[in-house]
Amino acid sequence: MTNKGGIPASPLPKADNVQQPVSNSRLKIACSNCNLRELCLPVNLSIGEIRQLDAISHLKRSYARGDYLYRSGGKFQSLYAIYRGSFKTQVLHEDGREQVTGFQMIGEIIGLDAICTDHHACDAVALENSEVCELPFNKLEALSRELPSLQRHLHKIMSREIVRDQGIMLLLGSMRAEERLAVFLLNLSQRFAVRGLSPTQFQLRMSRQEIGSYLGLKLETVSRAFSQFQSSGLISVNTRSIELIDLPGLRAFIGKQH
Amino acid sequence: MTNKGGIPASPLPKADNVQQPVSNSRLKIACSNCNLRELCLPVNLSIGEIRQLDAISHLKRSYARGDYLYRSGGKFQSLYAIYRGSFKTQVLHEDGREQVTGFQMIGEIIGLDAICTDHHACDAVALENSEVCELPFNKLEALSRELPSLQRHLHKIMSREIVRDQGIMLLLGSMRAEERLAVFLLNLSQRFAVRGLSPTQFQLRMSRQEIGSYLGLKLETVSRAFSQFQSSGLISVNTRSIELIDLPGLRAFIGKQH
DNA sequence: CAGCCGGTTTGATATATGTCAAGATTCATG
DNA sequence: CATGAATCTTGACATATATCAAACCGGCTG
Repeated sequence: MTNKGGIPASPLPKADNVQQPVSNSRLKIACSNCNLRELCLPVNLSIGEIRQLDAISHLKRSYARGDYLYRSGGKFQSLYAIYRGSFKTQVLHEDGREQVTGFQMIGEIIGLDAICTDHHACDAVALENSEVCELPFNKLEALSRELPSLQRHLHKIMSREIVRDQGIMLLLGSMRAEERLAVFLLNLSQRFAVRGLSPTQFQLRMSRQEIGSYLGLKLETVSRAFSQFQSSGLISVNTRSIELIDLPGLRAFIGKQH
Repeated sequence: MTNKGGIPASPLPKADNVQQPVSNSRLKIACSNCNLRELCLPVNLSIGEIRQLDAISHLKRSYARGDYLYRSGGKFQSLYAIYRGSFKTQVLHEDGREQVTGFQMIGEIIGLDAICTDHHACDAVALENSEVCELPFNKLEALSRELPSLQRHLHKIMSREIVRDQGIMLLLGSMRAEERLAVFLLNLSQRFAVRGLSPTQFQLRMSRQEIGSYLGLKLETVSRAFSQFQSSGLISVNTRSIELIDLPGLRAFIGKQH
């Protein structure tokens, strides 16, 4: 599957990208320390190297629903690995417009936008009670000078974010409302699947308004698209409870003329 | 000026970000070798370090208008610094849809999208006769392990791309057609200005169709927006010759309700 | 120089999505 | 459990942009 849905690149690597010098299970244990799943799991790191990585990661911090992990303009110190819960990132325009630029879930890295200016370029807000693992960027850079595979992995994370954003540009620039929602749902589904959660039944953590902002639509349009999918038998929706009934149908829906 | 126009971050650094251990002019001379302006100019590199950087960069290659620098799916080897001319990058969807994701000009780095999968995620096509300087990524990574300021700079380039893409998401998700074109023109203007070219008079290198693809609009809509700006006295346009007559007016236009 | 061809402009009309508004449902809180 | 405040759904209507079509323009080629 190559970039099927416009928001293609799951932020987690495919299984076949994973090459491990030590057994998977031991890696998992080593990582479970601070759940640097995304950061360390797919990398060619020895256990000792993973310990080094864990050593630089600060303690977890908790955020309640609605709390800011960071704010636009704030000084950049660290990246954050989401350990539990989920966040949204949003950019604000001085005229009041705001745009949700992404929804991040467990195992994903947040804060890459701040590296270029040393100040955050967007807000990150918890969508539910969440915990993150702080990764001081200076230490991460220093360690990645020592560990080439960590260096490469950091580059891949940043590159993947670029590819993800380009997929959203394609979505926003050339898809119709219902296609956008289908892409969004399929992307969530895939990300849940990678985490061992159900790819067909899940709870949305974000409002219609937030989905709309992300997809470049008004909340009413999002609501109508949900209803439309439901009456087509593609999904079942009850407010924020979603069941994807016909995954192939949803996939086929994307790109069809109407 | 903080992210004024939605496509905010010029890919070139602001003057006040530039910190040099050696004189500007000497740096320029060192860099002019392969014109790694974007890559080395703003970095705390000594002349010797810049020589190291130049040493890993391959010879320039030329591309005629319409030539592909790389194609989606192609194996990733190198980043490319644009030495002369300009390129567009575009992502393709299997249903035939395509979306221009960016226009790159002299001094900008292209190819970051390919790091995450080792294969290019988009096409890069020359908009005019152009030359690039090839930067083998393995060597770049190796050198950046030796030179922390090069490492940081590489991270900043990638982060800047992420911020740029988020600005385009804001544009595509929440701006009207004429606002999008205004942002586009102001972004070009700023990038020309940084390069010492006129910020008010320039030639477009791309068609209405390509601008439309980039801005999520049809070519007719782009054409109408140009005409509208012209009759408002904001710009003067003659096919691809552009004069920005009222820069403040163009800036003020963004975000206004109609 | 003529004629073609891709690109551009402009007009008339269609349509997808936005806007406004009213109810319905869910959620938080006392 | 009751109440009010968000959030969500649905309808009627407005509008920005797409679509279709024709004319125009400029550059190239024979």
